[in-house]
Amino acid sequence: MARPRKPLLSRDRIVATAGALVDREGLDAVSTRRLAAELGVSGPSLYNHFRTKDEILEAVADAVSARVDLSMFEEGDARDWRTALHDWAVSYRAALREHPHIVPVLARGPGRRPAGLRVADAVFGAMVRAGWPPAQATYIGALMRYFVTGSALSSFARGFVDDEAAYDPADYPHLGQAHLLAERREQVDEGAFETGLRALLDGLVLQYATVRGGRTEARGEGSAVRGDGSEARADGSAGAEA
Amino acid sequence: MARPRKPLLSRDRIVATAGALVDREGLDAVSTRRLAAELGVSGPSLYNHFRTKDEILEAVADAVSARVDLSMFEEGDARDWRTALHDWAVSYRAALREHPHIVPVLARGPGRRPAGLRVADAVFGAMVRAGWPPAQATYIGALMRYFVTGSALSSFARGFVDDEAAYDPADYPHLGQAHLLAERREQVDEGAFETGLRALLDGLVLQYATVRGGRTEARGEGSAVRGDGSEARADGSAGAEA
DNA sequence: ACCTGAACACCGTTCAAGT
DNA sequence: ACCTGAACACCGTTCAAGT
Repeated sequence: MARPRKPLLSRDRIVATAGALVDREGLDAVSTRRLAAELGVSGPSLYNHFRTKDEILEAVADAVSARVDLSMFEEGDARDWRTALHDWAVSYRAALREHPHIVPVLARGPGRRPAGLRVADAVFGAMVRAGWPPAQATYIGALMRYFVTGSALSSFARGFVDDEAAYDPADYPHLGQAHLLAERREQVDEGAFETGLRALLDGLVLQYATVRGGRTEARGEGSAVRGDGSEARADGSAGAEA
Repeated sequence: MARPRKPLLSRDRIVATAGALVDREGLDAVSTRRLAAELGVSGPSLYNHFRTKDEILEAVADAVSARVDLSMFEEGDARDWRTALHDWAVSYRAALREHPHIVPVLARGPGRRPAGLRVADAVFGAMVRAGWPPAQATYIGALMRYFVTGSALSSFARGFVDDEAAYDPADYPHLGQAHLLAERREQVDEGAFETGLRALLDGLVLQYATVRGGRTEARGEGSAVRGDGSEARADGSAGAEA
């Protein structure tokens, strides 16, 4: 066989198939041999397109980040920063919940994923435009990510799908009971997410008032504040990811 | 050799050695063969004490949970619920940061770890005692965990230690520069955690006022509220972990 | 350039055999 | 009861060989 006249593989096809496999059977189901078999090639073929298996998973994770709605952060959008942040968090979480098995990859990785960086940049830019000092804008991007990925991760961990194998049928003889448990869990996750998001945003509104109120008093230190902000910006762009 | 007169292994010794190995070289360094070698036995010996490798890692994770300070939730403690929640979150995060490599295990696992359950129960109990309705108390335990584990996970992901191998010396010829980057990242993590925690607690104080204010009006629905609460309690105890 | 089979150095786990 | 070596069915990745 050797080399076909038309390439059998492409990065996109590999990522799409890997993503489907992750969604269907979880992270552990993705081995290079298994993935290759599903693509109709032999294992080592993948290494013509990606340097490592991890790079493939990173690409799958980035594809999820790319599906997060960012329209609320665009210049023309009329939503105030609180509403924008809220809507984004909801969209962000929804994207993660649609692909729960890849969340661990998304939550860990250093910020080399282009879509992840795009998310961080959008949040940062919108917050600065809304009047937040750059350092605080960086913090907001990070802390929102903590909360959303944290909730998506816990959610996944406690979801029924993943626990199915762990539930000994001897302890849970009724399938219905397990399903009920799962629904209850989702209720808790939903309630906790909504409660936490509201609290977070309410709290930020309070801090915003303080920061803006103090701005006129601290006029004399404007350049120092700006210097701080630039540093924070460089960091937020280079290090933050979503 | 076969069986020695005195057992070579014990669960405690396995967990301690595994924990040290995780801290030293990360999660991937823990293979049953490697761990066994470090304990002076052969790989399969471990299976006399644990059913799977994952059980060992869960035990390592639980040992970290056991180090989280819970004294602020004790009946006699004078701290108000907001302060208790704050102090707990700080202690919780500190424990995770001391063992960053195990955080992914801690963040994912279903709530079968005794120390994790103890944490969830302590938070829940204290919040109910402080006057929160049981359903809200469950949410608070969950959302705080989202935030703390999320921050510990991101922190770890962006930490210098783990990235060291990824930093090509060709791109970062000065070791000092990489160190600077790491320090900057920790600054962001620290600021984001503090900002987010404050916002979260401020927001919860607002909600507490609403909930308490509304309580007198909704007196007639007291039993319904209690019914809701019991359900949430059952769920919070069975499903929540930390 | 892109795919292959063979090979290397690993895995987690099972199991019969030993004492 | 608790440890062993051998074995099974896998891994991720490298590499020379093919076209």
